[in-house]
Amino acid sequence: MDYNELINVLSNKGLKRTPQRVAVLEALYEIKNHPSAEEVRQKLYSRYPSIAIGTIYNILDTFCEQGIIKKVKTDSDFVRYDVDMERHHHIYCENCNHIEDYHDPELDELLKNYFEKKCIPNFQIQDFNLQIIARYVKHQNKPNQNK
Amino acid sequence: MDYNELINVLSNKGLKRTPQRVAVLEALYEIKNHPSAEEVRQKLYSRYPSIAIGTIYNILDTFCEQGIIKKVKTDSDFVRYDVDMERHHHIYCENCNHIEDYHDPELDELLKNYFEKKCIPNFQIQDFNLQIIARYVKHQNKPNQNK
DNA sequence: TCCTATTCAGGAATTATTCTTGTTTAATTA
DNA sequence: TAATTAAACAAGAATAATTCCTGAATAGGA
Repeated sequence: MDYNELINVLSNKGLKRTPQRVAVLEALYEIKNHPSAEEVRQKLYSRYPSIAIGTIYNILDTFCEQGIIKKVKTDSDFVRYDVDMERHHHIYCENCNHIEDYHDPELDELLKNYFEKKCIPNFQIQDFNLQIIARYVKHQNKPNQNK
Repeated sequence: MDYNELINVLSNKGLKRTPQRVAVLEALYEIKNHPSAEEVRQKLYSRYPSIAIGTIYNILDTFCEQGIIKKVKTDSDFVRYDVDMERHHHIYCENCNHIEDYHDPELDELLKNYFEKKCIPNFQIQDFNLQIIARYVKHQNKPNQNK
């Protein structure tokens, strides 16, 4: 994603184009794996060593409010963020703290249809999102079923 | 859940029957709504004003390790716990921070079958759980569709 | 270019959680 | 029942993520 695209994201949401915001946004698009605020700061460090961690939190909050990014729910004691705003689900790796995106329109359709039939009393469903807890398994070069 | 049942839960897991553990466990069963450590402390306060918050954290950790309770993933900056160990899902209320349990064996079956057919490369699925983001809607006495 | 609301930097404050240390206690065994 | 000991607890200090505060800088509009 180049500079023009980045500043378009900001201006589309009516946000001032500050160097800090552009840098944070760029870092978010570069880091694929659901970074924390601290990981964003580290990614930024070479380009932008002076940015304050409080500023990063402010910017991430602003981005969340404007629907540019989302918080990812985890068990851990810090917040992680996701730039992928398409509907998708997450695979939580049991062994490590990796969170992998899982896009599956067929599943989305299945769930949508299911909940259209089956209403939940007192609740209007806005969205859903499946957490898949899984174990990462390294495959051989030839795709077969063993560990 | 009476005292004997509570101490059975502990002894089944090989945990010492301390007054603190019994009290925390009782509080967890009384509080239905996915409490934080602090909420457990408040619930306990009348019966057990001297219990240390660190002790509550220790006990909750131990209970998690032993599979008596589970952590609940949220966006917020503190951990919540769940005593319901049956497979179930969570409805996250958009308006407030309420989390409602959602049991639905039919859905579980649907998901199980879906992922049996559709494998995810490099991952062995251990478990899944659906987060339903919803808006709470107060119904009239007669159940109809309006807000 | 000037003006002003917004944003930022730096650091202090807050809050949830963990750690440490000395004391107490539950459960086991004599 | 009493003695023993590993486990658990209380109290408070320490840590770490996040928020708040204040004065300075700046983006974008006039």
